[in-house]
Amino acid sequence: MDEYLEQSKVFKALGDPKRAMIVDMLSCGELCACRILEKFEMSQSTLSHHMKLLCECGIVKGRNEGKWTYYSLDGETIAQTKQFFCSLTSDKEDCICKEDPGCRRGCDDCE
Amino acid sequence: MDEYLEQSKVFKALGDPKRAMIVDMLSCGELCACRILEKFEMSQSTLSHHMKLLCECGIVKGRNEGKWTYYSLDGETIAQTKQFFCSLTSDKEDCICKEDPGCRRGCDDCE
DNA sequence: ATATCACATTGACAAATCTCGATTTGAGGC
DNA sequence: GCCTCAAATCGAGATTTGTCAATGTGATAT
Repeated sequence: MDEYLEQSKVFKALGDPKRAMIVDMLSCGELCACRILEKFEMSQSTLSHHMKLLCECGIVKGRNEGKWTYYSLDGETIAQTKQFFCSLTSDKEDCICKEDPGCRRGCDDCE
Repeated sequence: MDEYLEQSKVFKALGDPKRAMIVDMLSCGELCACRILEKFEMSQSTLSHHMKLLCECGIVKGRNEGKWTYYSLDGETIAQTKQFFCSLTSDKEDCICKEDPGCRRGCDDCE
């Protein structure tokens, strides 16, 4: 069940509204940290922390150029996450609960 | 910027791997709490807490029948969340940063 | 009516998270 | 070299989260 841990990191990252906004900003193209910072009322260190989380889960990539760091979205992780979300929320043959047929019993059979 | 707060609650809920697994289980159909509990090594009160979070963000609905509670996914919230995710991660005309054309300036113009 | 079962709520605690100011690192420019 | 700027890292604080045992609640069974 390690895949859940890995994949849910992206959701955890997007679970903070400010980080969701940052991803929204980056969807139009690459931005350097200083530009993102201008848009938010937060300290530079706080933004750096958020960017680190976004990078660690894979949805954002950082690129250094001189003293600046440019951030952009990672299309592959995004596609993968969308796929994971769809898999989580749609019926499927290899659903967790189908490993055990008993899972689908009604509650009246509880013991 | 309140929409981000509201929508990111679903991501926050899915940000816990156990809750992601619960959603996965529910994707095959309605289940009562006792069935879900069987699948996890957690106390009943902990599961109840997770179910509450999942319901509060809207992705799961609860239905009482006698002494049992049946949980199922909410298709509308799921569709909406998928839409939100796509909107966050794809270029668009009404992106946050396009409200301010300066946002797209290069970093060399920083002051 | 009382005992039991399914689930929710409460209170408590440890661990994780968000935030900041201060410091460090690394790249340019003088 | 030394200074400045962009960004990362390092404490440290307050808040939130995940978890459990204990208790409460409401329905069913005896």
